Amino acid sequence: MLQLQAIRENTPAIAKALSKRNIDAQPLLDKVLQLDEERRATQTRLDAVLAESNALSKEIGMLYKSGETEEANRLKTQTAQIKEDSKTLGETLSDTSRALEEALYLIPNTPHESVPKGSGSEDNEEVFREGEIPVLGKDALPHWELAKKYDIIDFELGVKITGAGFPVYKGKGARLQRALISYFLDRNTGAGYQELQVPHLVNEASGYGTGQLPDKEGQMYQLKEDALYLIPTAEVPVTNLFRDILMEKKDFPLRYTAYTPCFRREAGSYGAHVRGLNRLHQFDKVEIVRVEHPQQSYQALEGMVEHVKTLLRELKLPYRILRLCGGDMGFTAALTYDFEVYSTAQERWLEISSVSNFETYQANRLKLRFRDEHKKTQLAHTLNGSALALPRVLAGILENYQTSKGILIPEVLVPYTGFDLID
RNA sequence: GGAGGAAUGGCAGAGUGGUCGAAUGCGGCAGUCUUGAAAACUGUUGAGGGUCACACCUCCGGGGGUUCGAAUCCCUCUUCCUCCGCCA
Repeated sequence: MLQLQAIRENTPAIAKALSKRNIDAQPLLDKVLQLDEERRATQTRLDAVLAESNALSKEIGMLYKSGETEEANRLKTQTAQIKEDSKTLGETLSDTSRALEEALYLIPNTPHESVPKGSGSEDNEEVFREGEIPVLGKDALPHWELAKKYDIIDFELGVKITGAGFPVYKGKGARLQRALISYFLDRNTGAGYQELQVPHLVNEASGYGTGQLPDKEGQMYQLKEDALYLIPTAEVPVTNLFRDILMEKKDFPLRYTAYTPCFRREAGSYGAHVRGLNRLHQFDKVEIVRVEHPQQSYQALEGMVEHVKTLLRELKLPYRILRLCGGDMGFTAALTYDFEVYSTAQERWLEISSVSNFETYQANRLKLRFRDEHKKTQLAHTLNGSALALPRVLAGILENYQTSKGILIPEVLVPYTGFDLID
């Protein structure tokens, strides 16, 4: 969440930045400011009452020690009113604090200055494009047809055992998937990201830490008997490793990578756009996460973008990079670059990575701080990106690498698959 | 699943009702010594709220209670450890 102090000191600047998201944040900011004032006023009054109570208790203690029991007992009679006052003020304080926190949760992150204003995907800005789009024959098939033709992904089988959006990968399809995971992890660790294996279920506190809760509760699968959620991305468990941490400046940077399955309810959309691998309820993803000093975070973001570029370059997939506009950017991000692979048979771009800087937005919820050179505690910056999300990369490979003989395997993956053709 | 024990500052670890926000050690920071570094020695060092700055307030796993007063007593939840049982 945004820092209260920043809202207090720079209200107009924050409202202006938020307007890029195509929302009018002024009413929310006003509410926060009002609750903040109320909270502090109550706190001041409560503090005064507590100070009086503490002084009185101390005095009673000393009187008992010196044997002046009578006087002590007399003072005790004065405490009743104080207790009552502190109780009611304490209740008001916790109510106000909770309301303030809830109001803060409703305000999204302020977009970085480079983020274009806009309401949806049509306002995103293409900043980079690379790779050749292959020319396919007239008989070129979309990936779901190819999957069926070569019997490597079975969507109906997934429907049978679970439901729509839970495909079963078979034979060379399964092997190719595993190859991609290994390849991505190897490339990421080679670039300095430490490999982690993390839980696929997280508790409520973790959901709040990275911002999935409270606003996106409906997008996560939730367990019935335990207060746990299936992770929608490795970002949640990995970033929450650093919840309630006070770092030293020398600990920067922290760089991690993790492969996990991701679970998303994604209710709503139907039709060709969600066909095949385009949108799933369960999919595999290799994620990279960084925790950075505020002064380094944008440099780190560029580094992550460059790294993801090399992956796509090596896979020889045509892709482009978009700088998301305010309206299309996630709730918690300050700046996001989306990577899209061109799916030749479908003739459309598919998002395969999203690389974001959250600045202090997550860190504030996480209480992820570090001690700066003046020994003051400051919030760190968190970043993450997909490197990469598997299903659409797979879709891109299947469609772009299809030939009359079968589907070729990108050269860099052959050592991982052990075969160079799916036929 | 049964029986016990424990949770304290960045870390380790004392503290069983009244100047305890908390000894001590490590770590961090500053200094002395040194050409420099290490070692040694000296000093300093929890977080949050609040204030121009003080004052003041909160925090000893979470929540609740007893008391004029709780790190310390009671209840409850969570987590960890030891022993027994079961099991991949």
